[in-house]
Amino acid sequence: MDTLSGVPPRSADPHLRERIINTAARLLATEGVVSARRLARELGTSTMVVYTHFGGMDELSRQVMRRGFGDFGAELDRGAVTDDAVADWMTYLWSYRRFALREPHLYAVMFGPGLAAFRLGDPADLEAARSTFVSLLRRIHACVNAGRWGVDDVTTAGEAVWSGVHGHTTLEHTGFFGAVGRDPVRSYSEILTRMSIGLGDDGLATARSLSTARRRAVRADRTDAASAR
Amino acid sequence: MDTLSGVPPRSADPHLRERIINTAARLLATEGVVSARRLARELGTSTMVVYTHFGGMDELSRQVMRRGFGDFGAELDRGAVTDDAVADWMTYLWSYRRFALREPHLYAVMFGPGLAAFRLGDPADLEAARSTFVSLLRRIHACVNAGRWGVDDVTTAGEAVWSGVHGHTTLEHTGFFGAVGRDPVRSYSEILTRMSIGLGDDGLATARSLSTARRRAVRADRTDAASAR
DNA sequence: GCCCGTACATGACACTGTTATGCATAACAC
DNA sequence: GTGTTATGCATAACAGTGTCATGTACGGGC
Repeated sequence: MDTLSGVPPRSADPHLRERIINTAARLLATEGVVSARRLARELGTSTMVVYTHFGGMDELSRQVMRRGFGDFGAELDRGAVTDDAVADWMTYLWSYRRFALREPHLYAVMFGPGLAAFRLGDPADLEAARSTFVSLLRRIHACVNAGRWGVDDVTTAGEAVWSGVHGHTTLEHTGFFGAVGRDPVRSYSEILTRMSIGLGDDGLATARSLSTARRRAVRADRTDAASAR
Repeated sequence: MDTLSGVPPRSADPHLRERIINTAARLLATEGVVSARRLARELGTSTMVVYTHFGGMDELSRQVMRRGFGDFGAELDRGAVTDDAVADWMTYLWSYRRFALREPHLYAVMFGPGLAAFRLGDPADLEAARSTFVSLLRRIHACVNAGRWGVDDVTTAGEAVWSGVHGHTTLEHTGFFGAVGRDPVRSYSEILTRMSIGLGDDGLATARSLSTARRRAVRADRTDAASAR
C-alpha cells in the first residue's frame, strides 16, 4: 500500500488513522455531518491530521464510505439461503431497508455522491460498492433457478429492483411517508410483491414468500433493537 | 399574499422578487449551486436582498422548488389521454425521467431535502408537491378502469411506482449507469414493464404499450432538443 | 416640504475546507 | 552518542459560505 509516496507513516499514535475514520463514522451517524474542525475537536488534535493522513475531507469521506459498504455487505449476506428463493430475496431487501433506516447519513454518503466510487474508478471502492449489487444478483439468480421467475437479463432486473428499494429508501429518509401519514412498510411490501409477480412468479406464491420474509424481518428487527439496548 | 407582515413591498424594482427567483433557478440549473453572494453578484445587488425578500436562502430555495413543481406538473400533464391507459402511464413516467435528466439540480432540490415541503406543512408547497403525485395516481386509476390492472389500493401502488422511477432517476444522476457501462433506458423500461405486469397486465399487452410509449418519448426528446437549439 | 419607513449596501461574525509556515520529535547515518 | 533529515502536527491565515446589525438614501403620505 501507499507505494506512490513510498514513505511509511511514522506517527506517534500509529492508530490515529483508524481513530480518525472511526470518529468520522461515529460523528456522521450521531450528528449527520462531519466537519474537519468538529472532528479535530473530538480527537483532541488539529484539523491538519485530516490532511496529512487523507489529503482532505473528500478522501476521508470515501474511507468512511468504503467501511460502510463493508458493513452493509456483511449484514446483507447474513441472510440464509433456504428453499424459498423469493423469500430469501425479500429478506435480503428487508435487511437493505433496515440498514438504510438505522444508518441514514451513512447510506446517504454511500449511495448519494458516494456512488462517485463508480466514477472515480478506484478499484477498491468500485469493488466495495459492486459487491453488494452482485450479492443482490445472486438472490435473483436463485429465484430464476428455482423456477419462480423468468428472467433472461438478470443484471437489468437487478437494476430495476435496486431502483425500487433505493428510491423507497430515499423517500423514507426525507420523511415523506410520516408527513403524509402513510405506512412505508406497506408500500415497501408492494414494491417487493409487484416486482416478484412482474418477474414471473405466481401471485399466491409471492404472497406466501412475503409472509415468510416479513416474519424473518420482524425477528431481525427485534434482535437489532435488543443489541442496541 | 404576505398578510402576516401586512406591508406591501415598495421596491425600486418591483420585479426584483421575481428576478431573484429567476436568477436563482438559472444559477441552480447552470452551476448546480446557488450562494447568496454569487446571486448578488449576478443581480448586481448585495446579499441583503435575499433577506429582505425571503428572510434567508432556505425560503428562496423553497420558492425555486415551488416553481419547479409547477413546471414539472405542467410538463407531466401534457401527455394525452388515449385508449391505451398503460401506454399513457408509461408516457407520463418517460416525461418524468426526461424532466429529471434535463434539470438534475432542480430535481435534487425538489425531491431531496425539498420534500421537506411535506414536513414543513406549508399548504402551498404541500399542494405543489402532491399535485404531481395525484397526477400519477390518475394514470394508474385509468389503467385499473381500463381493466388492464387489478389494484385495490391505488395510492400504495403509486408509492411503489414512484419509488422505482425516483430511485432510478437518482441512480442515473450519480452517473452510475454510465460508469459501469449499462444502458439506463433498458433498466427504466424494465421497471415499467415488470411493474405493469406485476400490477396485473398481460405481458404482451405491456410490451405493446411500452413500444407505443417509447415512440412518444423519442418524439418528445426530439422536440425537446429542437426547442433547446 | 417635511417626516417616516422601507429597501438596500456595507461590514462584521461564525462557520466551512484548505494550506503555508514553523516547530518538535522520531528515524537514520556515522 | 551526535548530527542530519524528514515527518507529523499545531498555528494561523485565506477564501468561501449563510446571516445579521448598522447606516444610508430614497419614495410615499401628510
